[in-house]
Amino acid sequence: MPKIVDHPARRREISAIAATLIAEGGMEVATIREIAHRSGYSKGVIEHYFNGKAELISGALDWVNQGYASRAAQATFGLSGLAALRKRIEAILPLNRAVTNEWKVRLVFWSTAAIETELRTQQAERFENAVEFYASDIRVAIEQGDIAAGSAAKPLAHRLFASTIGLSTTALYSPSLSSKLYFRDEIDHLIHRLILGL
Amino acid sequence: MPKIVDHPARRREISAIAATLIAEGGMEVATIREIAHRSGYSKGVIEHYFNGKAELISGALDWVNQGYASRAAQATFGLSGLAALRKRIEAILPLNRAVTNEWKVRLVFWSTAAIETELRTQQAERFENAVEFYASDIRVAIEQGDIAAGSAAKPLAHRLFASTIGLSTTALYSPSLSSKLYFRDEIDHLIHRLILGL
Amino acid sequence: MPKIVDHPARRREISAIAATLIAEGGMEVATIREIAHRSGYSKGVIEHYFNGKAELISGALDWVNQGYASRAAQATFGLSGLAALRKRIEAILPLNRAVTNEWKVRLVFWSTAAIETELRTQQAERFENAVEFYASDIRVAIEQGDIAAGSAAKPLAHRLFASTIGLSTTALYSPSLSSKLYFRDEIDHLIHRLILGL
Amino acid sequence: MPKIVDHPARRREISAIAATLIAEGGMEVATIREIAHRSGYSKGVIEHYFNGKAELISGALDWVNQGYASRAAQATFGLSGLAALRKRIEAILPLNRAVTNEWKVRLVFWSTAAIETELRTQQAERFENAVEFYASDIRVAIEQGDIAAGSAAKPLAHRLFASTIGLSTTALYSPSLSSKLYFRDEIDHLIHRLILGL
DNA sequence: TATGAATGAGTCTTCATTCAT
DNA sequence: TATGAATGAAGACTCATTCAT
Repeated sequence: MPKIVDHPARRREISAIAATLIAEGGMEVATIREIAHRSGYSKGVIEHYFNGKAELISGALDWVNQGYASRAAQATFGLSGLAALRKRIEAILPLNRAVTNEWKVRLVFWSTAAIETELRTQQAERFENAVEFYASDIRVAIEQGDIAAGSAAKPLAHRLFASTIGLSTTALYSPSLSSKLYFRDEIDHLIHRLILGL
Repeated sequence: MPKIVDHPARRREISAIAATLIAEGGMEVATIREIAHRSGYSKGVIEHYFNGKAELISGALDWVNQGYASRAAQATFGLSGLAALRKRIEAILPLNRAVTNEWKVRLVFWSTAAIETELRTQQAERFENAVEFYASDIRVAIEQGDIAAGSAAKPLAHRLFASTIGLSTTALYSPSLSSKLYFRDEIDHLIHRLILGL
Repeated sequence: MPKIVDHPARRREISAIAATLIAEGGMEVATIREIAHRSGYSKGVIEHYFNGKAELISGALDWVNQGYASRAAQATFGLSGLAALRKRIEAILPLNRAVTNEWKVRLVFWSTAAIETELRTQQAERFENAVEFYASDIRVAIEQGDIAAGSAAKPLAHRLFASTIGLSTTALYSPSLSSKLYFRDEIDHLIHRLILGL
Repeated sequence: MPKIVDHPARRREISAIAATLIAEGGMEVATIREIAHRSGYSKGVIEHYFNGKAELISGALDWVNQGYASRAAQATFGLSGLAALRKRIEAILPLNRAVTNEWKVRLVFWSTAAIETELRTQQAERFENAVEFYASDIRVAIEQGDIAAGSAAKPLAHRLFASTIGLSTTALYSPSLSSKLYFRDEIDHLIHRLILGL
């Protein structure tokens, strides 16, 4: 009888370690050997759960995005429209060390996805997905009359998303652009812009 | 007396090749061996002009940013205020293959800079530098009455910069977000927002 | 379960080959590649058993010293005092090709140990260790009345050790100083000196 | 008209720098590039005065031995027999940092000379040379009646030489074996042994 | 399922040496 | 004589991956 193992849980566990390592030292540090060492499993086990390095990195990104997704879901629970949107934005901006690490992993992944065609498509879908979450909140806000009537939800969502990325990216390098105060002002501004339908 | 060589020119030449390789295949492809091969020089020569790999990658980024800088300088020649700003934005967005490649190099560099403290600081300075260019254009535009009086230039510049990054980054992965039409609309929108002082 | 390997035995096996190569051609020849080639293992295996070159060289020296130690232990088995001492000296002097090779390895190691602080301390301990073996034999000989009463064992051991090193070192370069006859005379002389307590 | 250069002086100058580098960091550090850098000359100049690396290392050893030779000559000036011998011994033992460095260079050279046949012969000659200096002092001492009549000078010289090497070599690694006090005692002892004709 | 031994390609880097100027 | 540009071999080392157990 084979040992019973929670396969998906193992994957998540290993993915989390991979993500941490990437955030700490980039791809150079996230070697299979190191992941094995940190996880306490053997090298063979890692390869058993992930079909090669690429899948492992992909897993790390999924774990990171999953983290954001559940955080956003929890924060927006019971909310809708502008209120939900604000929470959603707060959930993605690197307001603390943990989220900053998420962004580091994203950046590492993006830099390789920008080059490999296959990953590029996947990434585009991920973006579209995230934008759609914004868009649906915006649509509700429009219905609720919180956003200027006649506004197109999708373009607004895209712009919001772009600002979000820009804000997060620059924050990674400059302390002054990653203070909670700065982020609060910018979030206020983003919401304000939405209200104006811009 | 030794052979006379234009040292800086050599560096630029090699940097350009490194940048191209990074844009084509990421860091994995941009090995010293490959750079040597593409450039027609021997491996030793590369190390003769660059003190190790890190400096070489740094050189590639400098070359890329230099390319943008001179392109922007040329495009904004004789212009000021909003007109200059529009050209400056056009110069940074990945409207064509060449600029798209620039962005790929940036992304690769950012992903490692996010992890290494020393590079992080350098990157923050580069950002600040770029923002300041926007800010000075904005200041002129405010003086000229093109932007809502009483607007603070620096925050506007920062937001513009963030949007610029977000727009460019997402464009790398999705064709629909990298069409000239889309970019034109977004540029118009960015300018419009500035005019409103938002 | 993985293939079962006698780890220490492998280390010894590889160390022996490294030592042989060093004796044959110095550090220049004792490259990891060559060691791998001679051993029949792949380069990776070498690194699997040794954490870098330094450890490998260290292993080679250990193997050499181990060889002397067991040779001396065997030769002095059942003996004590002056009789043991004579055997011990015979075991260290380069009376044959094999021991000459041991000395070549020692010399190579000493030349690097003279420069690196950490190795220097290790080497001092090794010396002290070897001297102590002499000293304990000498103490017994004094008790047995074979060595002039009132002699201090440690200084005698140190002098004996120094002579041993000098004899062996010079022998490496000159055939006339490495003949068995010459060595026999010198050993006799060393013992004679000890008996006189000098 | 070619520039007038004191060829031998240049060689000595460069040899001295090479020797210093070897003493500081071993052969690994004594690269032609580094020697060029330290000397202020270009790489080409080094190769101009020395026909390859081997000759350069040889030059460093010569410079070191030359230093000892002139130091000994100066110290023994006007002396003969046992008195001269004492000074000669004092001149070779690593009583200070400078002489310790000399020994480091010797050790580095010996370790390579032990392997290469050609160098081995050269080294044997150097040894023989040094021994002969001792021997001639000893002969005078015998004539003067300071050393037991009927003693054979050459064997005594050889033993003295061996002790000298052993003392110096061990001193490189252990502070307790390189104190001035220890050396003085050992020198006294060596002289004492000679007087007894041992 | 799990282990870790083994592989060998590939990385950056350093170096002595040659040579055009 | 002198410079330093250029070469190319060789070094240590790391890594993803395969596979026998």
